[in-house]
Amino acid sequence: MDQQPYNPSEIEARIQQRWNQDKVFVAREKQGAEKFYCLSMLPYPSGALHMGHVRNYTIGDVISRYHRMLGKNVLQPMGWDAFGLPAENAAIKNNTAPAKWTYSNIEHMKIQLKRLGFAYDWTREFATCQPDYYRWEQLMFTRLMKKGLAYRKGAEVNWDPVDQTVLANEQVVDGRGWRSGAVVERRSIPQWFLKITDYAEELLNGLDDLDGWPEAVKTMQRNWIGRSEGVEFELKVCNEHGQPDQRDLAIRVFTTRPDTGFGVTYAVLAPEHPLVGLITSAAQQIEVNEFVEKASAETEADRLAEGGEKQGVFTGAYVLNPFNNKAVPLYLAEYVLMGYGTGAIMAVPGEDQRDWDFANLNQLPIIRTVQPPEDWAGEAFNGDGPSINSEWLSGLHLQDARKKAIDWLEERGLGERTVNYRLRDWGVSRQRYWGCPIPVIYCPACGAVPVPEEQLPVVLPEDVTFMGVQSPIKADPEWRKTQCPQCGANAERETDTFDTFMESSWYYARYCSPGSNAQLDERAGYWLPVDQYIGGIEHAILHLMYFRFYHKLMRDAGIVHGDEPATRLLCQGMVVAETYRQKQEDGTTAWINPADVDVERDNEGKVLAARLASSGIQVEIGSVEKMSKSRNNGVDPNDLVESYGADTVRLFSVSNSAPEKSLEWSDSGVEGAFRFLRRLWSLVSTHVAEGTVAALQIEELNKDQKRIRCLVHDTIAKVSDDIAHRLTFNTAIAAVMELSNHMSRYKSRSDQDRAVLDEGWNAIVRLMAPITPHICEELWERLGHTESITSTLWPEADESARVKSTLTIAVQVNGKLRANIQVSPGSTEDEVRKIAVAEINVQRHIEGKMICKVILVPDRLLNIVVS
RNA sequence: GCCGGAGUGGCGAAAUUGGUAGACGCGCUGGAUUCAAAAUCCAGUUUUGGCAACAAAGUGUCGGUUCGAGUCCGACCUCCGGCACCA
Repeated sequence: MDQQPYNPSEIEARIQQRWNQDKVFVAREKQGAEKFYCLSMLPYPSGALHMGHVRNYTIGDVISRYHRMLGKNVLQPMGWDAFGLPAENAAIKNNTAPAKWTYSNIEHMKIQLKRLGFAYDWTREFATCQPDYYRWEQLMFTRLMKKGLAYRKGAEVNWDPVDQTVLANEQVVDGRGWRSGAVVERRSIPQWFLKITDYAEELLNGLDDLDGWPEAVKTMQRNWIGRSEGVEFELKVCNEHGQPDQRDLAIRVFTTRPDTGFGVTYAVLAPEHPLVGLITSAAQQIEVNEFVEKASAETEADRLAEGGEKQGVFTGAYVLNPFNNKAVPLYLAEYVLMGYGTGAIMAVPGEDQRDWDFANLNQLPIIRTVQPPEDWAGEAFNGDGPSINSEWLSGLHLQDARKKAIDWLEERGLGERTVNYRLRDWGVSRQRYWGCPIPVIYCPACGAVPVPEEQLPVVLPEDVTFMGVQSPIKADPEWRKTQCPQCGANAERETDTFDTFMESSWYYARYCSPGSNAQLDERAGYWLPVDQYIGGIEHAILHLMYFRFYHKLMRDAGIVHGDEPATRLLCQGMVVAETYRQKQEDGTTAWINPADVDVERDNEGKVLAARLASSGIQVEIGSVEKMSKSRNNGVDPNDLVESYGADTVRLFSVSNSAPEKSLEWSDSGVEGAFRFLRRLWSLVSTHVAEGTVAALQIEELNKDQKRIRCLVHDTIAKVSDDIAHRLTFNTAIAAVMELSNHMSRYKSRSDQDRAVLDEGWNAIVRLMAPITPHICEELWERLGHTESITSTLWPEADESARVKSTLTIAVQVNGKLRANIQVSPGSTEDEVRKIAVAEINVQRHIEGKMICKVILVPDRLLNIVVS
């Protein structure tokens, strides 16, 4: 049979051009049609597409194209998260302007995206570094200033004393600046904050209704917000005999466990606490200063980690425990953070493990105030039990004791009930150039004044040269010069820029109002909320929290409706790959790209060794890690599209594991995907070449024909469920492969055989169309359809074809499989039992024993329990 | 350290609500085809014992609940993601 071979590059170029010409994926607001807004997280234009992008965008495209085939009005946009640190680093390294570098990366990556055939509406594309985009976020910010939701306060940064610049956490390696190598200092400078804490309660409660979000993400967000109910009260500073401090000093503490108040044996201040200087005794001064200095050099994560060792120092001061009026020593410790609660705690080592560890390290007394269970082998006990050693609280259980303790403090005016959150306000100032300028003017007379709306946007100059590492707008004395909008006096612009999370917090809405001369217009009302959002699990907390917060800010500004930006969320796993390394003569490790390595196996398929393809020299096999430059284990999607075509790359990206799990790269896996497409191509072509197909006569089908037709419709049902509800494209593809294997083995070719097979191939081509759209478009046409597969409807399973006359069910004796038997669907326990005990192998295991129980799982399994 | 997740054949994995563990793919072995190779097609492939029928074991470790546990509960081990200035 003379057939054209599968030639993806020819097919894909031709089909993509046709989609493009026909403007197939340009979305319009159509009243009446059910809308579906499918959004993948926008990429940072780092230079080239990597496999993580390909995986993310393939998943989004499969979902988009599937919903399109359900007849919905689908929007799938794409854009660029264009501000950020790497552009500045590239600028410093290569002496190019960040804007130029960014735009050229965008141009390159856009070509790569287009070659993968994603169904994007490119007419809505934008880059977040365009003044047309960021002007709206400046406007929003000035309005938040007026509402009191944006405010300025001192906050710490990493200061590189050599480069005279602020470093991102990522740029601090082992406490040193990554470029200068200088020991990094912590410095407090004034910065802008958004009051996300005002929305803490709503952000928390809103999670309960986000049924379409993964539980893991919701749990992480709940814990991040960290709501706790408790009481805030004062500990009066005193000397060791309990005599009050003459200055009447007191520290405020927050606790969720006031019921343990009689167990307080010391108290702790955060090293940055403002009262440290006032409270420290002369004798402890030197030690305390040293400790504060050391603590301030460390980041928070370091302080909390540090091998679990609870570092601290005595201040020389004491505080009065209001519960029993006893003086307890006051310490500084790294495990107490200024940013959480009041920056000070009462310590109850008997009921808190961190306090327990600290007490032991510093030889402080421990008093249990909750009776642990008898077999208690732990150290601190934070569970429920009767209070002990607690005067008027003794005998009460946790809830009652807590309430009584709070009432007691409130009645005496010593403290009050408080709800505390771990969540902190969002610091949006960055001391960097390549970001959205913060629209504020500082006037010597009027203070911080928002830039008036008619003067927006404050445009970031793009044609700049980097002198060293300094931000060009900070280095330029002219750029900042301006007049105060209120009094007209000479004033200066803010030279800090926004955190880039600011841009990625509202881009989803802007896609819905392209070209609008307002931030958003009524078209956003049509498309929002996002019906399916897709992105990496690494964004579970920060981005996705800011994204929800910003939506609520826009809602309160009256420009969007609804409380949440996205109803369904899918977090895909990472793309990982084998690593290979080689020790160099100078002792360093060279990482070898998997593409340059041949793997040697024994005749059972076990890996024996890996060798360089070029020289045959053996290399060490490393662990499987996230694809990265540093491990040189990345693969270039471009090369793959070149050799196999976009459909193969797309197929592999979703076929080898469930989307939320990590995807391990394998060359032979890609080969396998390609092989399947080639087989599909040849099977469908052969079927078409066999000539015209007779009409299907469902009533006339023989047993074998019915069996195939049943498989076809089972597969349609399975694939529909997998794509629509479970988002498990891997199992959907496996089901299609299974069906195609069965169909290819079906050899007889009567009129009705061919009619059944024709129905099958028509189903398979549509089921695969969201995943491998180019080959399916081509095969669809060859199957005789004139309409594009992009406007064809998804196949529906014919339930009558799925009815089976007999089922295979398992027979167990004492939970162990002993036979498989054929029964008719819906058989009763007696009917199944009769067939089961007739089986020789079943008889062997029940012979001479008493049947004490029989359990039937209808149409699945029968378990006979004997003794 | 805290929060979240994962651990299943030689490998990537599947098992949807507690009901036949290993679908599908890769690799490997044998065969067909070929002058030969590639490609393709067919068969086999968890481990152990057995010619086989079949039996026993088996889902990171230890223990528990249940007629029945990869799935639920308790303790632990290892790996991965996040921890507020990478995005």
